[in-house]
Amino acid sequence: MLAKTDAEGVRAHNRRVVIDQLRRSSVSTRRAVSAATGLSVSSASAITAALIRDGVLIEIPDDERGLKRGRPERRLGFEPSAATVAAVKIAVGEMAVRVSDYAGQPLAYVHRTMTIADLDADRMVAAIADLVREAEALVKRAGHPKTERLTLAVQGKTDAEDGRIVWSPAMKHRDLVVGPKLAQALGATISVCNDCSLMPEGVRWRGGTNARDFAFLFIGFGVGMGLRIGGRTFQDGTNSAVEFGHINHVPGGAACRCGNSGCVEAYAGDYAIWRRALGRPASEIIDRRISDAEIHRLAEDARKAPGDARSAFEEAGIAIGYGLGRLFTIIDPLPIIFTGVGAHAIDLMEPAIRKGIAESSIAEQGADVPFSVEEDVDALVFEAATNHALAGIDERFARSPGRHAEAAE
Amino acid sequence: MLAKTDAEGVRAHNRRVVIDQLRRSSVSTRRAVSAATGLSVSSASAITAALIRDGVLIEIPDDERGLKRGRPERRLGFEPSAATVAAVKIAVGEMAVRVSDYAGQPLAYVHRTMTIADLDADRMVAAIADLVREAEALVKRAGHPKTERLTLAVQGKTDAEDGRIVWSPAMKHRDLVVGPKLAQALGATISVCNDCSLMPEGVRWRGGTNARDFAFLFIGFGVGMGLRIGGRTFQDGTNSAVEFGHINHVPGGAACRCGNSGCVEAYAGDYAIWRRALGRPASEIIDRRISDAEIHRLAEDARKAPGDARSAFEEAGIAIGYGLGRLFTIIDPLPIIFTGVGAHAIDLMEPAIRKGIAESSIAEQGADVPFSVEEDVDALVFEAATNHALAGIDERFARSPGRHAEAAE
DNA sequence: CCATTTTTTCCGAGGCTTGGAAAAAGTCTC
DNA sequence: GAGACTTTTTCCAAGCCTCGGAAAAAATGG
Repeated sequence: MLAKTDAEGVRAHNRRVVIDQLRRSSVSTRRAVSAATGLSVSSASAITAALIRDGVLIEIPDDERGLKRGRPERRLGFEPSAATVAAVKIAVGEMAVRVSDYAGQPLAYVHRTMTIADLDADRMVAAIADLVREAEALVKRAGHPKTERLTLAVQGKTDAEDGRIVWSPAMKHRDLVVGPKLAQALGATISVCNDCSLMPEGVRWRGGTNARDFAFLFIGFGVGMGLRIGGRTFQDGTNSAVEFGHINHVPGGAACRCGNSGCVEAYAGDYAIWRRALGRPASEIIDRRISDAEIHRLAEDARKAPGDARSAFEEAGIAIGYGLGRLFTIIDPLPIIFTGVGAHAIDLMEPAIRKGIAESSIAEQGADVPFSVEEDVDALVFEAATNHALAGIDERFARSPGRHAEAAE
Repeated sequence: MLAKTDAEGVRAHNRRVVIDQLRRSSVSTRRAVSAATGLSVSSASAITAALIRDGVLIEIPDDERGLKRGRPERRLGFEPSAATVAAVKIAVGEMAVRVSDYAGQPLAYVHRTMTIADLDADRMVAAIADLVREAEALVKRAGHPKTERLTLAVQGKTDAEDGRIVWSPAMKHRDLVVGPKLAQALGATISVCNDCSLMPEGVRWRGGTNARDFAFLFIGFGVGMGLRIGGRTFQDGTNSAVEFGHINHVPGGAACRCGNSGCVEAYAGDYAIWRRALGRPASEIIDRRISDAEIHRLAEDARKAPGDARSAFEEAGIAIGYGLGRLFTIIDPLPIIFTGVGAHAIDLMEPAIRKGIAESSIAEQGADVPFSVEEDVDALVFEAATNHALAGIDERFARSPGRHAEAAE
């Protein structure tokens, strides 16, 4: 059902447009905003004026005076203290938080190595709240407000609506409902998201990646995917992650850590590559964590000479290729950005991946999609979770009363 | 990039809202429109008045006078002669068109049995144009305008942007660009769509199917899918069809008509069921068209006693189940509506389908999604293509000048 | 010190929605 | 059959928001 709109809707929408534009080019002038958005200069001025009055934007004093003639432009930017957001990342054996101001600048970072596999919902909430409070304590002095939104990025399947971690390879317990309790403990709005699904948000306002459609493909502890289709992050906000690693590759195939068999991950996850390279049986379930160093070493071996190590990467590539080929049968082929430790061995896998796509898609479609690599997956996830939280704040400010209600005070 | 909006945008949007509401409950009053849309009675009245002036809506004389007190309501409906649309369906050995008025009522139907496999782009355009003109001739007397939009539903892969049939099992030639030439020949806007992708449009304004997410799964000559996700038809308007039938099931498996091997269709398409039931080798490529009667007969055999026929349907079910399981690993599980000749044998396949889903998805997720059957697939496709074309007209009317420009004349 | 240039603000006009009043067009009751 | 009552629809002034153009502001150049 379509919803009606009115003058208020127009204002909210155009505030959104202005805020969105400023996110893209973080410092801008009223005139530039007008040009970029299509709004008249008058409107751009009126809207930014209201946003400044609302404490959302500030005028940034121009440090280096330009040599230009004419009235000097007043540069606009986000008021850093307008809100505080937190990005929490939970992975096997570790938990970390990055607290950022409304301009997106990191204010504090706290990382903790800890056993999280045994935590139940209550202790998980306590641990996260503790971590966030520690980071907030570092921020307090700078006069920033309390954290208003927190985005939790976890491996595994999540349910955004309930704030639930359905299952995660990092935890023994299932169906951990952490959202509501964490919200109460911290007085913040909580989003529980799959880390890979979130990745496209990491480049949301980044100038470079302007492609409307692309996918992040994470290869590491597991194999995950984040999709951007039609300029929006796919299924963001629903309970669904694109569980690329668990698309079935071969019926009744190698043992996967998820309990099933034949998943892509059971061939392309770090443990699967390790298992194959060491000649272990495909039915063996690998419980231990494979370090990045071990994978790097296997990759070196594979580059030196043919053998089990090289075969391991090739078979991983085939599995990924078939997964992509199957995906490309459902959605149009799109560029792939590899990340995670496996991305560093992309040279070993690329031919097999392209071969796998060619064999499993219609008329070899998608076998020639561009590949690229995003090196720092940790930074990407923090960036993504932060952007996700900031987007929520932006939306609140876009809808907030503005000039009229202000005048009524 | 978000686009700004203004008063004109508000008007267009609210016109859209009103038109959309009327599509849902095809006869309504100004008051009912107001209640359903959230617009004030004044606005609903003003907007409908403008739409009546623009020739989009009409007041329908109330035949049976209600027994109610008060000023009698004036019922609103679409002006049938506001526009004419055509839905063309091309399948193996046949071509049919249904011309409808703006209220969605069919005005003419022309069906032709003909060889289309050999047609090149020019002859295809000529054949379609001829068919549509024949149907238009039947309509002319009734005083309806020329066909303004035409939606072409074909089996196979299409490219909506170029108006191209990339490939179709019904045709020998590839890359038939028919859109532009057909547009010129008929003076209409042409959309070239995959028939299955279009299916969810068939229930677009149907009250019953209010589920935001569901999938049509066609089993017949081929195996195809139409997805509705988040209340919108998936990838409608791009060149992508959800080629469910060509998701790889088993690497190096049975021969598929698409030239690849191991596709779902190579197990679940009518020719694959026939091939397996008759004990033919899986590598044999079946060129002939299997009639619905033959499939019905095989289904009867399968119901009577175990044997090749029963195994054929079971193996088809497994392939479909694995395809769905793989799909449900990428998107959330959703209800499935089966259609096509295979839907009549759903009783033979359902257990295998659910087993296949359970084996190929994480934690058996989606193995319990509701199944249902849509009997008349032809009617569904015509309805879908008609609705698709009507939606285009609706959009034009929503954007059209309205009262102000009208006054300027 | 004044002309020029560029950015920003101010102001009236126009369009759209809204709530309330008025009009319209029936049924019901006496 | 006339007036009361009820319900739908239309009319109107008010409020917002955007827009275009004029005016103001704040610098540089000569």
